[in-house]
Amino acid sequence: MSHGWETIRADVLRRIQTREWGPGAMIPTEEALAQEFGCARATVSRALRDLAATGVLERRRKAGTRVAQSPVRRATLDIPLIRQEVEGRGQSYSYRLLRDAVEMPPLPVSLHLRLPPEVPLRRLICLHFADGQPFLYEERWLNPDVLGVQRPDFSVQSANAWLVANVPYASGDITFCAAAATAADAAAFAVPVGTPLFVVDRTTWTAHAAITRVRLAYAPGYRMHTTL
Amino acid sequence: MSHGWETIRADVLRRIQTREWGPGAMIPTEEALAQEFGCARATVSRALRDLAATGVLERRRKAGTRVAQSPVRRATLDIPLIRQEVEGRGQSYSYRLLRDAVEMPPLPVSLHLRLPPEVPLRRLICLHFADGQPFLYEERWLNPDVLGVQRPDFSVQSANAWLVANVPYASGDITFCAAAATAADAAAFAVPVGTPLFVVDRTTWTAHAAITRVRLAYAPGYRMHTTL
DNA sequence: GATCGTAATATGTCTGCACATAATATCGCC
DNA sequence: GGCGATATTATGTGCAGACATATTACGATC
Repeated sequence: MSHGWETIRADVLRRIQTREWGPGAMIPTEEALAQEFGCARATVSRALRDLAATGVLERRRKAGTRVAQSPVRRATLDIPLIRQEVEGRGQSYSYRLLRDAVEMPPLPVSLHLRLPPEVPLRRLICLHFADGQPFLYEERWLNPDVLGVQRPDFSVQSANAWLVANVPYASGDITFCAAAATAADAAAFAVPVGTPLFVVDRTTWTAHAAITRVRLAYAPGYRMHTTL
Repeated sequence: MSHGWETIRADVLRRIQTREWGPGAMIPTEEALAQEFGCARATVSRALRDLAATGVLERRRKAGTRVAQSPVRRATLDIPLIRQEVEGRGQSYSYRLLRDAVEMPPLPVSLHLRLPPEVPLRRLICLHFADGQPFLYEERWLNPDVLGVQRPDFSVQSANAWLVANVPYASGDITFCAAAATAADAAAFAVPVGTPLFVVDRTTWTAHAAITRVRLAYAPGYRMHTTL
């Protein structure tokens, strides 16, 4: 009743959690709530918009606002640069380029990047260290077109760092999975082949062209963390 | 110049991506931008707030707005109910309760739930199936206090589904990792011990009390996916 | 020169109003 | 009854103005 859209958001959320407004139920209009809370419609709108963004409410013009049927937990996870992730743990970061060549990518890579199979790509393999210990093994396929006239030296700066700083991205996708260490992974981390590794596959595009596809294999025991 | 806060957001983002405003650089005030775009300050504010929410901008009162130094990719991932995840793939969902008992939790579980070590918890173990195949092996520690007077039958409804529908949550955390299949995991999925599994550990609290801690081991080959 | 209080300032929020837009509900017509 | 044009309605967006709040910058004082 007092002040602030966050107050209203909290109160609406409370009514949802106490089942005063059950899943799928319609809630009053912004106008009605504004009157009840004694504030402007815009303030209520702000609160409801925020709850809709977190998946608690579903809103449609004219139809009104209803409590989401299925309370999907929506977590946001930050994906920092490797360097920052390492240094954020108070460890020293270093990096080594293991391979840099132009090769024909395997078919699945071409397909996923939506490129014709006959287009050769730049292939980079590198290893990131935390306090001198192998932390992340990176295998990257890079569309040479995005490099333009520049010739970045990837033995000094990681491809990811260069890309983030130089290539605007438009969209991308990420998958996370558990995979058995390949021979290359095993060599990088000095563990047996088959050791469970946390693996991230990331692909990014500009508006029209593929940029890169990268497989990141984290050292055994790596945990990705976030809060709800 | 024309219409909509999304237009302004797009244009600001363009200037950031083209390095017209480089990382760490201050950008003009809302007032100045409003004048430039020929709109109200509120409209600019909306656009900039949105970019700040996605991590592209950093804003502080009086200090102004600056381009984020380190472009942290921020991905939002939806964590649906298991049933929905399975049915969303067009597979049939089923579920079996393997164990339901009140036991003393191991110390790490008590600590992480911020409960005294001498408090016994309800321990549930169950298996979720997709098209009859084991999909997810779940080991859960549940604070009996949250059940209140109700006596839900977890042999019919999964604990997660019941909790989502009946217990308002306040906060929680999640970790993702790759783990070697334990003996129990291996038995559930009929794979060798040591097989890499994608494992999620989730803990949730109400405002004051711990609710539950659960370890979810996904069937081999599971991939979690999201878009940027 | 260092410190503390004060003024200046950019963002954060709220209000009240207006119009746009999408989706639904209704009514007239066949 | 079925169908399509039209009215209705809740949300989405925008504007202009005001005040709140957190910081920073500055200036006075010791």
